[in-house]
Amino acid sequence: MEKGKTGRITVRQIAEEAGLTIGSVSSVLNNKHVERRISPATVAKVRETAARLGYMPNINARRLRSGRESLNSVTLAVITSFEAPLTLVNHIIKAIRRVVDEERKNGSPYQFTVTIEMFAAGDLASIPGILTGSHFNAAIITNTTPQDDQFLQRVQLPYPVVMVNRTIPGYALVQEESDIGARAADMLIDYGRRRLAVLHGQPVTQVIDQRTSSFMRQVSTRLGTQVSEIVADTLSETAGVDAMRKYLESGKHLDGLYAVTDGMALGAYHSIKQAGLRIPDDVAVVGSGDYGFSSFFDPPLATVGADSQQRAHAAVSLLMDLIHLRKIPNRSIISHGQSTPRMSVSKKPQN
Amino acid sequence: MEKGKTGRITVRQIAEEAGLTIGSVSSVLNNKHVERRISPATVAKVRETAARLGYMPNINARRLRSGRESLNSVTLAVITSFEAPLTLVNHIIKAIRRVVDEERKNGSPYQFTVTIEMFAAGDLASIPGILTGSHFNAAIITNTTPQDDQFLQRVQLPYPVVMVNRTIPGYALVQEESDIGARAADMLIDYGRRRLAVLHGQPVTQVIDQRTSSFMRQVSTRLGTQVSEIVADTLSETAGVDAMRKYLESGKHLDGLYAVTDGMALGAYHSIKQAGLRIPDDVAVVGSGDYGFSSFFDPPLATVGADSQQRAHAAVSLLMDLIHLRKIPNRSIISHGQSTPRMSVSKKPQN
DNA sequence: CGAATTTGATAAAACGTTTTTTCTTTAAAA
DNA sequence: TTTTAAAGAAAAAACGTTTTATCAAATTCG
Repeated sequence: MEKGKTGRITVRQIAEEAGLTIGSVSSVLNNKHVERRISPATVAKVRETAARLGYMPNINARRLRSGRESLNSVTLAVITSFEAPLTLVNHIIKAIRRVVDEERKNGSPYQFTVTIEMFAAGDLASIPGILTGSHFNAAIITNTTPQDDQFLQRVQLPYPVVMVNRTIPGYALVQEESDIGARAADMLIDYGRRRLAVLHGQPVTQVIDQRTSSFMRQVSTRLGTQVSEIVADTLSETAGVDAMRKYLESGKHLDGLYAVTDGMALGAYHSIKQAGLRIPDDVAVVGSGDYGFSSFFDPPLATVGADSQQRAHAAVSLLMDLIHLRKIPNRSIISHGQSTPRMSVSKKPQN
Repeated sequence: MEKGKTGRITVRQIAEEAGLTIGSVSSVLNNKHVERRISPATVAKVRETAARLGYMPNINARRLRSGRESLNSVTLAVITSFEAPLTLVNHIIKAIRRVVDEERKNGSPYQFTVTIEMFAAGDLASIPGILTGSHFNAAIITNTTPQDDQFLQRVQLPYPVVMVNRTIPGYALVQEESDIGARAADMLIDYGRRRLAVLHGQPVTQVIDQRTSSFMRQVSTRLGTQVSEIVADTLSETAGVDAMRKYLESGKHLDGLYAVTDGMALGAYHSIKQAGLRIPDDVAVVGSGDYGFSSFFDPPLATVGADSQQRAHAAVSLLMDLIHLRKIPNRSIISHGQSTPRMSVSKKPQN
């Protein structure tokens, strides 16, 4: 008995082994033997053979032939790097769920399944099926490095794709405004802060870079001073703690901090308090609205820009439009958001 | 132009419309036009036609034709519910990365890819390929509801599976100790707390249930008193805030709180402070160690049990053992952890 | 007993792709 | 000018099923 190239037993092999035809075997295996008038002896023989050989159906072939599920089943992939925090992905997933529920309520015949594909930063190309779409029908891509962006630009992915937070020619995108960093600077400066620092880290994605440099430019423009750049190993809370502690221990002063992610802001909080400094009296802190719960920090964190939740929802909606080939008003969405001055920022007390 | 019975555009229709053959169209659509020597004019025409007609490939046909993924590529699935927080999943992914790096360093010929499959709580059975393994080769399953557990027990999945935090006969598992809740109770009681409450929420997974009831039993045993049960809508930070606020506003008192997840603890912090109460002086709080950054809370959160990071690592290692058919000493790992009494718990001040 | 019907199985078509082989045309080399 | 090679596209096979049409033998019926 010979195995196919897949290594799996097929109906054909069962048929040969049992001395029958493929059709009969299939009928039995699908419990259609009554209406197809298969004799009890044959039924038994097929079942025995299938069990003995360890038959497991090829679901792809099955669905292809029946045309049933392949029609209305759409697999959505969220593609992100291992290194990045999962906060944005988390929001995207929640948004998918909301949008899909809505679709279903509106009578969409599609059934959606979600998978998250992860890659090592810079190695996006290694994701199985990324070039062909053999594993999913549509994708939301985020947290890429410049190297990945180059790859994406070189090829054109043959399925609907929405980029989040990165501009790549030829792809639909959802992006935050380019002046988020500047608005953080404005907030801090307007509250009388003068010695400013920015806290960021690896990997430097497009959006991290943009926030940082926009902040620095604005400070330079309005105050004419240099910003202290505090660079952490990663974008995690722990990295934020370490980088901030090192900075403060080195004796450098600051009265205003912009943390490019809320996770880093939380880390910075810890080190600032640990050093005996008060937030916001001694150091005002501004984050970027990517945690849903930054308003529960102590004190609640001021943020700039649209929250990720909103951006995630926009991305998923856009992807759905692409999948359904609806009239698409704009393949590029820039999500506008309010600045949210919470307790972590205040007028600098006079002393 | 005629549509097939599926209603979807096929390569054949694109070919007819563009006056080409199926093969050429396919080559272009798969970005193989260079090696297959398709002229730029043809490439352009195919792309234009495909875009205009709204082509979306049939994944099943693709996978059928291309055959199973190459033999040395192993796809690991992390299976979790939409409703659950992604903290544990986050840790599992990081652990996979660490373990896979190690495997590669030790000369493993396998190439691993990771996908996360998500399902609506109670609807685990709807995940594509869960019964056949047609989408992945091995899985770590977590955050299931009792209904899902029933399904898992009824069928036996035909690929290596590790359950995290739930016992299901026939499957390998990694679990926390069953007395985590009791240890939280001990910690609070030992610090002189007497009016205790537990904060939990939907969905009630095995582990949430176990923590809650173990806590309540221990309090009942040692103090002979009833525990107040504070039930939130979900397990999120926001739900924790709301449930806690409602509880405090109703005028009920407490001096010790066990929050079954760190996210809920963070939410509870907010409402407790908001109500003018101090942590730990007025209310001591204990969490469960599933956030990596709970030590950065203000005050740092005391936790009981092993941290999820450790448990995630154990799960991934066990899965690798199953995949490689290594000698497996124990298919059931119970991860032991320390109680970590941080600043959020203290002796109750006498007044 | 011959015709009609039932029974049980075979043969073949189709699902939508990808890939290999074959063929024609055009350009380059001798 | 003839031969050879390259380029580009067409044709066809295959992936593993399900389902429909077809066929032969066995049974029933008038």
